[in-house]
Amino acid sequence: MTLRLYDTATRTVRDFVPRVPGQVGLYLCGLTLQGGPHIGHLRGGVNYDVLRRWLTRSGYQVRLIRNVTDIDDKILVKSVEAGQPFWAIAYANERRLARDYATLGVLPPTYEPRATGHIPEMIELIKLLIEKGHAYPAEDGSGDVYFDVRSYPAYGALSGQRLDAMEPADDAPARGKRDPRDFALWKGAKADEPAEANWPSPWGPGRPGWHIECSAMSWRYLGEEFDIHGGGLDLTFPHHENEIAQSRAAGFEFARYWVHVALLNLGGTKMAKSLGNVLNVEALVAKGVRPVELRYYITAPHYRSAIDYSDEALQEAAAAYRRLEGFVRRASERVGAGEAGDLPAEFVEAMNDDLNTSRALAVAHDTVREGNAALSAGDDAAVAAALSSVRAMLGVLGLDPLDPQWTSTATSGLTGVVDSLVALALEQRAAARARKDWVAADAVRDQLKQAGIVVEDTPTGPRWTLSDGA
RNA sequence: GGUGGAGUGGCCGAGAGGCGAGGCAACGGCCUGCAAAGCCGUGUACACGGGUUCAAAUCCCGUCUCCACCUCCA
Repeated sequence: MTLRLYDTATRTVRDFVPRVPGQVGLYLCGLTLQGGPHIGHLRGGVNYDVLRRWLTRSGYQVRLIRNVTDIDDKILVKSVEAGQPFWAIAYANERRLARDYATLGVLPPTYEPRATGHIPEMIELIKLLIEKGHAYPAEDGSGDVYFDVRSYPAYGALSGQRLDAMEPADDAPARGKRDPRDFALWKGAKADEPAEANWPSPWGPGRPGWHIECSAMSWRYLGEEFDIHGGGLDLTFPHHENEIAQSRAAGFEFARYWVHVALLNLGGTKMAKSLGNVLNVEALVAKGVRPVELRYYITAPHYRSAIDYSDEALQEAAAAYRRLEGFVRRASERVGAGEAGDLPAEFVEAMNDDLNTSRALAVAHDTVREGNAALSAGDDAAVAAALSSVRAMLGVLGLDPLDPQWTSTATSGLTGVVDSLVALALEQRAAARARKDWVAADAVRDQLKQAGIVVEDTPTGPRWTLSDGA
């Protein structure tokens, strides 16, 4: 069975057939660097990371291009406010984004191009569009260049919009546009904008419009035709619609599949800076949320289902993750970490079914139950088998508890020290238990607990962990 | 007004004509000196009203509520 993906362009689940056998080219619209990322932004990155890992595990050679938009109106506004060059603002946000991706275990893309690094490609593309009669310099001498929406009959196909049914864009006075729906490929320099935000072009100094960068960069790094183009659901229109118009009108085949990730809501509405309902990774981590648990929370629902964030739901997800983690730790203490092994057929089937991570995780939980039973029964061979299977499944989702990504380096140096100290205390407790002095035995356990160390008795003797699964 | 989507047990969350996904919580049992962890068991939920069908949470019609996009947006 092969991977099937929901394709927004056809509104159906389709068999994934790569353009070149064994290889996949992925383009993901990243962020506009007007601010630091919130967990809604990061959701898309995590979901695509799962897609990317799954494609890799399925044997494909994956090329993932994830851009950042480092110039746009809002960044320029911030730049003026802060009295700093726009690129300094954008870069600071780019670094925050990279840090948060890393915190959540999102693997780096093959390349992360910036819009401003691809002005020549954009100019070349715009020239091509003008030559082909799909774009024109503004008739008011502003230096803007617009895409001629009416010259491209398929405009609106991706998002199901009909030009005549669209709300009239109250895009101020239509500054030299032939149609109010025409959108900017190039924006002529304005007097009140910082000088460093302008580049020379055949149409005068200016800067790129938003959409052209993705057409230019996907062209550059993935070619005229590539496999999968993704982004948040809210990018479908106008951004992706405009990208298709530009690239197809230029004569490119462009993306073969369109994958859109549903949004993350807070308080019933989309998380957005403009609404003030944002939550970022830093704040959650400061509240004691472990990044791997946040990743589990984001990964567990299907990528096309909206997530309505709540602290309670996050805590439940964390508890579910600890169940998986608890087995992996106990089992590896017993039989050794081993290697990630084969994936159960049901897991593979779930992942191939449009990345059904919920069902995939259910398989992991089922396997953990079997593993726990094997642990009680002392069946080490079965424990080892369950462990390697669970680690393989969690690895695909970026959630393997034994992955160095999630093992805390800050405390690992102390683990040995703590272990010998705890061992000392546990000796006393063992002695007390041997003479059935339950009060003394429990006192030891209680004191350790207050110190943040949880003691559990197992068939093979007591084991200790730091509380909160840390 | 146009386009797309959603409403599932106390909670989260899959599924999409017929065998009760999975997790959290709760309750009972087993194990344990007691715990913890774990295992076993317990819940007939699918917004509402009609209809089709031997059979509907799943299909059809209608109604209500909610979200996203149509403007910058992951």
